[in-house]
Amino acid sequence: MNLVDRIRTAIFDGDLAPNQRLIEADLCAQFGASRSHIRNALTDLVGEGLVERIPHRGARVRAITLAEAIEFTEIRMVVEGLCAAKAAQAVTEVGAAMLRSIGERMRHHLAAGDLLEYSACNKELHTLIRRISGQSAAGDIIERIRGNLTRHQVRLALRPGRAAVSLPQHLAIIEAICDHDEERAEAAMRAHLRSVIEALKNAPR
Amino acid sequence: MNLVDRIRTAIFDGDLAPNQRLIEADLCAQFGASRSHIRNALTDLVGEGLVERIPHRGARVRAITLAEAIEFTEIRMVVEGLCAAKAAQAVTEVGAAMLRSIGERMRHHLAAGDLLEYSACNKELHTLIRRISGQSAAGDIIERIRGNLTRHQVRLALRPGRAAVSLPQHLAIIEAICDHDEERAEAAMRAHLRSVIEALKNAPR
DNA sequence: GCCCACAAGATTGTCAACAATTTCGGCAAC
DNA sequence: GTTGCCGAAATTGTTGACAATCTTGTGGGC
Repeated sequence: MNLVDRIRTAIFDGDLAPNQRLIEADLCAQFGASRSHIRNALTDLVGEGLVERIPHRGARVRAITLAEAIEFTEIRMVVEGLCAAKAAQAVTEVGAAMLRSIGERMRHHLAAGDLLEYSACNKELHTLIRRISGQSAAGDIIERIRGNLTRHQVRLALRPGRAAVSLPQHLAIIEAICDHDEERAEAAMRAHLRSVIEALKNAPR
Repeated sequence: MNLVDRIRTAIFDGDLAPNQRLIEADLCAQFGASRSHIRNALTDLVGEGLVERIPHRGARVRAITLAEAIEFTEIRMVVEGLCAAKAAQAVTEVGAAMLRSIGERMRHHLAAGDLLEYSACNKELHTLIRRISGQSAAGDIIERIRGNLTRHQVRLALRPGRAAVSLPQHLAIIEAICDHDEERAEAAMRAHLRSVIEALKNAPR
């Protein structure tokens, strides 16, 4: 695992808290790396939007506000909507089978009450749709955005009742794509993410 | 003007051609900067997607294929569509006046045959809409994407007849936003960028 | 007691030398 | 003539020391 990933993980896990100052010398000790490597890793993370840097004043973990999380999810909404539409156009029988299989697993995990597995399938589904769509540029953008959202979204996915709401939405997306119905696929994806946005707005803090 | 901007400009202007190797020592001489500065600037440009880097093999100007340009424009289509919708919701009288003013100038420049000015207004219009929308995250993403498109789009904007096609589209967008009609604004923006995509597809390489 | 100047310490930014890696040309073997 | 290997040159990657900048604490003046 390279240094950038390790620091990113530390941020996600809360080992490096939001707004915490990231002093290069400390990170050297913490991650056992030389200062130049830490430095390069930090500039990478600045590019990803996970870290904020002020010249001569050092870096800190960027705190994402709820408003920003909503903005990012709005962008996800339209971009993933585009991917869903293109996926509906491009999907093959093999792809359709994989989508349906994920749908089945989601249904199963929800019934079993295994929210972590359900959440993993959720991520898998979105990734697969992007892959089927062939929109590789979108993948990069979404991945970049996702980094900024992880903290908010993990909390969301595990909220009681949330999975029960999202399952039918996911199944609708899958069905529309398998039917090669671009418009319905885009609409279903947007409806799904609009519901995520609503849930975010109603989130406790 | 800082180093990153200067190198970026050199790429846009063709002083650094696509696929051209970027040898750090050469850039030092060309831009009168130390190697570490060149190095940092290059990693920034890698983050923007303008430069490609392979470990131990150096950096080169990334060549954007037509297919990629289309993908990026598709993303612009949906993201700027979102911004247009949000702008229609948020626009004030002041904003509406500014939009209409840009529309007037576009009409005027087209009539005068001044395509460069028209193109500048075009950029101004899209930027203003994003600003009115308040979707700051979208701004960052579009700016990042725009870098990858400039070469294709400049060629496009100056194509004879192109401005005549895009003017009514721009005016329709402005009108919908000033009417506070979210749906129509989004649809108009998407139609406009879909037409850009079509033009790209038909572009002579 | 409060505020400002100033110095010491902490931290980031820059540089030049060195190490590691790849590329390229020539030479021998087949 | 072609292929493969070796070494030199070119290029990138890394390091540690030093410079520049910001922060913090201290003391004097009011």
